[in-house]
Amino acid sequence: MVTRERPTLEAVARRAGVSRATVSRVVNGSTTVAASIRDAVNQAVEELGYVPNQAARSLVTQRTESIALILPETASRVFSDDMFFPAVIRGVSTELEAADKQLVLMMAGSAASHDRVERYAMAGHVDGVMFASMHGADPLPGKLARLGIPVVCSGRPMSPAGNTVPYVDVDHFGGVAAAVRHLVGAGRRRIATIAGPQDMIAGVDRLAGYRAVLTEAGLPEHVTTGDFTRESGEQAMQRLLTEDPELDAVFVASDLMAHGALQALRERGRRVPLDVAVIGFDDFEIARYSDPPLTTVRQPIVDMGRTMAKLMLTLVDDPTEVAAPVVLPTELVLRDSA
Amino acid sequence: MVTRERPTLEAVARRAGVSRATVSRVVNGSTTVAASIRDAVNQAVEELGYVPNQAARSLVTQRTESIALILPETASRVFSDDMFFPAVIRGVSTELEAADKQLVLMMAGSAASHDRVERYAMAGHVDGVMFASMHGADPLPGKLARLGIPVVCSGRPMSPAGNTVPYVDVDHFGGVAAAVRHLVGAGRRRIATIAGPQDMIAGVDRLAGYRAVLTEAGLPEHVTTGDFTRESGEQAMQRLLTEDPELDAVFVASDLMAHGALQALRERGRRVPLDVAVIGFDDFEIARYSDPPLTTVRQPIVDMGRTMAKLMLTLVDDPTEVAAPVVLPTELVLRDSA
DNA sequence: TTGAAAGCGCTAACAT
DNA sequence: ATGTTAGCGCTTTCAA
Repeated sequence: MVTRERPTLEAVARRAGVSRATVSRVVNGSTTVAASIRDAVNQAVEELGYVPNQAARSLVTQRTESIALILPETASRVFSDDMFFPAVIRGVSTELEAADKQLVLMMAGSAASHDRVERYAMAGHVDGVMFASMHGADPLPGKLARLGIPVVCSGRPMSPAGNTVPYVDVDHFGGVAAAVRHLVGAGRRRIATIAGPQDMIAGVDRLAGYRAVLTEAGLPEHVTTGDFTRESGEQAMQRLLTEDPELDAVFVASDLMAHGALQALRERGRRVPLDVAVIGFDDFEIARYSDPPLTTVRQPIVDMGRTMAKLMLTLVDDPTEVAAPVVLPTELVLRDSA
Repeated sequence: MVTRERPTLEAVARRAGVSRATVSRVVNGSTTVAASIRDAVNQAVEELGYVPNQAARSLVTQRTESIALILPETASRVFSDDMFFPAVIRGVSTELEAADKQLVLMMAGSAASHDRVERYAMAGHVDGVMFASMHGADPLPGKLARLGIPVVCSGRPMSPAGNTVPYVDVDHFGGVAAAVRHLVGAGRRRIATIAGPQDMIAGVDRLAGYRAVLTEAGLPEHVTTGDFTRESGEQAMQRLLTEDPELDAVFVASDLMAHGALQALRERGRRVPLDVAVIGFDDFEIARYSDPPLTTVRQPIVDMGRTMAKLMLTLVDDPTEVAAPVVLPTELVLRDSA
């Protein structure tokens, strides 16, 4: 298995009896080339199996035709049973595929990998950077943006300087409010919540929705927190039941946590929804397959990914473009659990 | 937000009062640089926020420090509820991360994207290419290998020329054989199977394991096929029950299909394992959470990914290396369903 | 319409 | 130990 030399523009030019410039024009689809010459060049390209060297091309065009999606999470987390990441990636990759851009997926769950990602982006490896699942007030988006690299976030950034970076998010607050109002409307009076991590905007906004409605209804709050995993949901539910054995409803900030909560309720002998009503958030497949099927808040994550990618593509085309934030609607989906 | 010019080696050199070569040496950690000069250079790098241009670097080194993982599947499939892909990716990315290589994840579910991936690899965008979840006799691995690009496959290639490309796989046959023997040993006599797609080596090998044991035991075969999705498992189980209402066991070639099968069995009023024993394959989390928990064959997919990545790293370091195939062991995990 | 030539930013001989 | 220099393969003026 010898590393056969890959043919260069030069080789194609010689074979076709033209200059490098002409070959370059043909390869890049310039219209100002005579048909006969174009055919000759194409034939030489074919015969030699020529493929342009991307490094050389990027060096002069300053374009790589690829775009990064950065997930500040470990690979184990991204590829766990949390269907959030798959959905975002699916949306993003659909849109980039259509634009013939290469998606470069980067996990940055550790400080070291966070650095690597930063250098990677700054080294000009990609034409733009998208972020999803951000924690805390990550300075990286702002930093890259200030360097002139197009940046889009999915999820409203928590950083104070967040307003400098365009973002796409879903209406967490509205969705949760609808869910909790549903519980109130059904006569539930001891409504607890398992909130998401408070270093993420999704966790914060969903908790805010819960609080707003309970305040409005004059009902007491009962808050505990998980980290969006099934296990954390199960444990959180156990805590809630211990603290208030009489609770009659719980809004859980993710379907996966809700699944864990259902498990805990079952173990404690509570019937759902008879004794305790449960509402989740996400509308992932697990919501339909759980027992009982889960009433939940549908959020259009795939769409969010697509929208984010589209935004990115316009920014890459014209970096002076000023992109406004986009917020996508959410919707309560009624099933058996509440 | 202006595209601020990024500083070059030249700029750093001027600022530090040295030559470009010296800066290059410092940046690349050469030891033959005087400490005082090294410090001066590092300071200039710091002040200017210099980051090497990867395109320029690759152009001369012929290295990109990134490695592709190609999944000949649509993004929807890769990011569905099939935990195979996440597991592979997790293993691969763990290993590449440790080696400070960038993983470039590419989905190639359509003919068009398959082409794009081919061009991408041939354009020298990556130092090596790994394949997983291959269908049929894909010529791409062989083609890239012949061009001198390091290639490793996860899953024994089905192509006749497959022996030219190193691969890592798990012992499908052995695992399935253990599973079906368990059924036979438990007194089951009408043992059906829901096989995987027959254009994939995992589908073929697992079916072979089933057939071998039934032949050995002198029992009749009853085969139907799915595509590894839950839905296909559910439908396949319905077919089996219609064709043989008396069947008392079924080996299902994936946990996800087994989950669908359990659903179908429930709908048809069969008790598991009392009426029908079920064994799956994968040992994904769903096997523990299904009702009843699923006896299944554990395959070390994360390890397979890691092993594949390690192999790739040695090949990238020394392309003349001849890598032998690796086959990892599988293991029957007993739970309630059989 | 085509070709000649000047780089893009970097590394790696080779000189000193 | 440091500098000089010659490209890596490509695109893109500028001339012809």
